[in-house]
Order: sequence, then C-alpha cells, then structure tokens
Amino acid sequence: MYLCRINKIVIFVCMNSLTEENYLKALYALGNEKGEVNVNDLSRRLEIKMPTVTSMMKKLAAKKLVHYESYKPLRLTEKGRKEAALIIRKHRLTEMFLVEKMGFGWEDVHPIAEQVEHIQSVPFFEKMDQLLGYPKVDPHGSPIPDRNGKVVWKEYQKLSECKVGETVKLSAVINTSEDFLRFLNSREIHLGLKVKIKAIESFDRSMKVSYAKRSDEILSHIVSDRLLVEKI
Amino acid sequence: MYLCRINKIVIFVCMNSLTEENYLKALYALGNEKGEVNVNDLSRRLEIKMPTVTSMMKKLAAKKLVHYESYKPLRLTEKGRKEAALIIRKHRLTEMFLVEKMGFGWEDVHPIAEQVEHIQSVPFFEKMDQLLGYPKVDPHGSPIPDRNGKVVWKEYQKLSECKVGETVKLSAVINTSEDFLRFLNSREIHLGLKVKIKAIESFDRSMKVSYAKRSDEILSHIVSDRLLVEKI
DNA sequence: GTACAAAGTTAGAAGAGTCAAACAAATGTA
DNA sequence: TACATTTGTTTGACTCTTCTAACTTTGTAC
Ligand SMILES: [Mn+2]
Ligand SMILES: [Mn+2]
Ligand SMILES: [Mn+2]
Ligand SMILES: [Mn+2]
Repeated sequence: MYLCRINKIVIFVCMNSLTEENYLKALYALGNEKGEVNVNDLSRRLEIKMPTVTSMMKKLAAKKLVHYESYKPLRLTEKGRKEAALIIRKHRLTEMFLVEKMGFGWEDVHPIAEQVEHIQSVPFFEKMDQLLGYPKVDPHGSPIPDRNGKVVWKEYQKLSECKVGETVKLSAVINTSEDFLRFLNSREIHLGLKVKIKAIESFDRSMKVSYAKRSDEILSHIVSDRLLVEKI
Repeated sequence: MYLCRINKIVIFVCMNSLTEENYLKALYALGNEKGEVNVNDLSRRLEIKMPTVTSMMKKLAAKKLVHYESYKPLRLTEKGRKEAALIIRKHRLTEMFLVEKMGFGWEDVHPIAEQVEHIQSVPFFEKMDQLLGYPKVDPHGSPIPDRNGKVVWKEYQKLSECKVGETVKLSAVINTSEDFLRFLNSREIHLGLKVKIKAIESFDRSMKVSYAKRSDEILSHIVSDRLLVEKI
C-alpha cells in the first residue's frame, strides 16, 4: 500500500508483491487443473512449506483476493481471479513476444516470462500486444487473457482421443516442459501442423501418424495424450 | 547464496538481490558523477535513510563488492564495479531495445529499464544486443558497457562550450529527465542532429542556433549546458 | 467407533530490508 | 581552540517471507 500523487490528487495504490503474484498465479493454475485447491497442493507447486502458505492465504484473504476458511479448500475471489489472469496475460504475451519478435524457441521462453510477468508497466505490455497483432494464444497454444482478465478456452480434443483416418490440426500442448518441447522439436512437430492418423496400436495405444514430409511416425500414448488438436 | 546443480556438479552461485543491485548501480553512477561517494550521497540518491545505507555497505563489503571503512568515502571494488557495469549494460540495452524495436520515445524508457535490468537471463540480453546490431550507446548517448563491464567514454564537449560559427553533431544528453527530453522533443532536437552556432548572447549565455529546418532557435544556457556534441 | 495417517494450523525463530532515536565523529566557523 | 552543524554509526524495532517443531483437525481403515 503506497501513496501515489498525480497532479495533487493522492490515491492509495495497493500493488501486490512479486511473492503475492506468484501465489495468485499458482492458485489460478491449480484451480484450472484440478478444481479444488488445498494448502498442500499450493505448497508442493510453489515449493514453499505449508505453514508459510497458510499465512499467505490469510494475508491474501485480508486483501480480498482469496476466500479462506480453516481446513477448507482455497478459492480465489473474483478480484483474485482477475489479478491472476492479468499476470498470466503478461506471462503469455511475453512468451509470444520472445518467440515471434526475438527468435527464441518455445522451449526456452518460460523462465524468462516468469520474471518479465512481474514488470509493472501498462504501456510495455500494450506495446507488445500491439506489435504482435493482438494474439489470442501463446506459443504453446494457451489462451492469452484479455485486458479485463477474461479467458476464452477453445474446445480442443486430445490427439490420443482421435480415431484412425482423421486429419487434425495441432493447436496446443498440455505439457510445456522443456524436455517435452525439445522432443517435439526433434520430430519437427509444431503448432499448426496437420496430422493424419494412420493407425492405432491397441496394445500400447501408440499412434502411427503422418505429417509434413514425415509418414509413418510413431507417437507413444504419453505423447499423443499431451497434444491438443482441432478437427479440420 | 544458493546451490546450482549442473550435471551433478554442484556450484555455489551468489546472485545479488534486486536491492543490492540498485545500491551497486547508484554507487557506480555517483562515483562517475562526483568522484568521492559518501553514505549521505547514496542515501539521498536512493531515498533510503543513512543507517540503512551503512548496514548495506557492510553487507556489500562482506561480499567483496565495496571497500568500506567507517567515516571514509565509499569505494566499489573491481568486482563491484564490474557487477554494476553489467547491470548498467542490461539497463542501456533495454532502453535501446525499447526505442529501436518497440517504438517507445527516449523520454519513456527509463522506468521500464529500471525494472528489466534486474532480469536474470544471459540469452535474453544477448538476443537484444544481437537484434540491435551490438550498439555502442543507449538512446541518450550514454555508452553501453561490454560483456566484461568495460566502458568506453567518447570525448564529447558541452554545446555550451562551443564557439560561434562552429557546426557540431549532437551526441548525448547529460540530463535524461522526462521533462528535459520532452522539451527537446518539442524543439525537434534529437541525437545525431547537426547544429550550427550562429550567435551567443554574452548577457545570459543563451545561444542562437540553426538545425534541420529551424533557423534562429534560441537555446538557454541551462539547455546548451546539458547537451554533449562532437565537432564535425 | 477407534486409531492412524495425512493435511492443516499455531507458535516461535530467522534473514532481508527498512526506519527512528540516540549517540559519536568529523568538519567548519567564530 | 571551542562550539555548532553535518555526517555517520549503533541500537532497537518493524514488516515481509520463510522455516521447523509441535499441535489439531480431518478422513480412512479396520
Ligand atoms: Mn509459461
Ligand atoms: Mn513469476
Ligand atoms: Mn536510464
Ligand atoms: Mn533498478
């Protein structure tokens, strides 16, 4: 909470700290991943011990960002959800900027965006957005929340759930670990790719697919289950 | 101080905190501006009270970044000077990137760079440097330290010290306050501009100059004393 | 329905960074 | 040289974020 003087008008501005921002973001992400979020989940995700998480939840509750009741699951308030979404907006715009305008690979941008997302500057991110042509998704296919924190999730399907004979477009990846993305790079798999499913091995659910100049590539179920596609 | 594991090799990495980085940078800048730096100078520059500065100096001395003796002027060690220069390198590369690649005005970039300079990512700043074509100076004409923290100051002269009849090239601004830069914008004065000195009023040392499509512009001594030029 | 394990909270402590109050050294002036 | 002012340090306190240890609640297995 600090004083901000603009032309003799004094307003109280309450910026969340970098630490608070990371809790909000984790809370938001876990909520999307598994519905109910417990102190324990958050503790494991942030690699911060449970007592610390409990005390931060009380603090965020005092700031009306979290609904907190002892021994109950954690829930973001509307305000908390919006603030989290706006940080994620900055994260994803940054990742897009790093890939599209600076030439980074999609496997390298996350750790940088994890830091840049905390920069406090409206024009900085507005400019990124504008230079990128107001993108709807980040380099991994995740939606970029709008200026009001609204998110539109397109209805994707897992590649693993598609049937033999279908041709689909790769639209997003579920797992964004550096290792997985490097694996996809090694197979020349990238977003927008058109993939034809030629066969499914019922024994291990591995898929024979063809795309671009590659025919008869084998993708394990582990892989096809992490790829989101659209019918075309 | 934290552990960094790279392929089973464990190394101790000691990153300076954002706070420590800001002290180092201020120490470096004040040293260039006025030679000897006292606790008081640093305290005023950072808007942090003297006792806090004293204790931080002891901490930085323990990290071998500052030579500290009670009641003596503060001096950066070679290590401290290098670390400071590398932060300033990141600051100035960022300002250049914001102006050249993102379309910001030179008057708007400082507060953003003040935050971005603390990002920990070698490839991020390497990429900026590369995309900018390895610039030697920032948007205000200040030199960008090299990867080793070496700085080359070109020999500039104040416009206020030039003589009637000379034609010079504007190469840097001493004061980089938003107000001053906006003033220069309003007169269409920017780096690289060729300026001819047509007359100097001995009474108030104001200068009559001409440049671009403007002839007989009057620049007060306050202004001409803040502009650095090269003979051409 | 008790007993145990897992999850969650409370209490107490620590380091980082900050401050105000009080004290001490250095410096400038009469 | 003596006094006043400025500069610098010490001390103790406070907030923020984190931890460990000890305790409590909840849910599950028998
Ligand atoms: Mn990411
Ligand atoms: Mn982050
Ligand atoms: Mn600057
Ligand atoms: Mn800074």
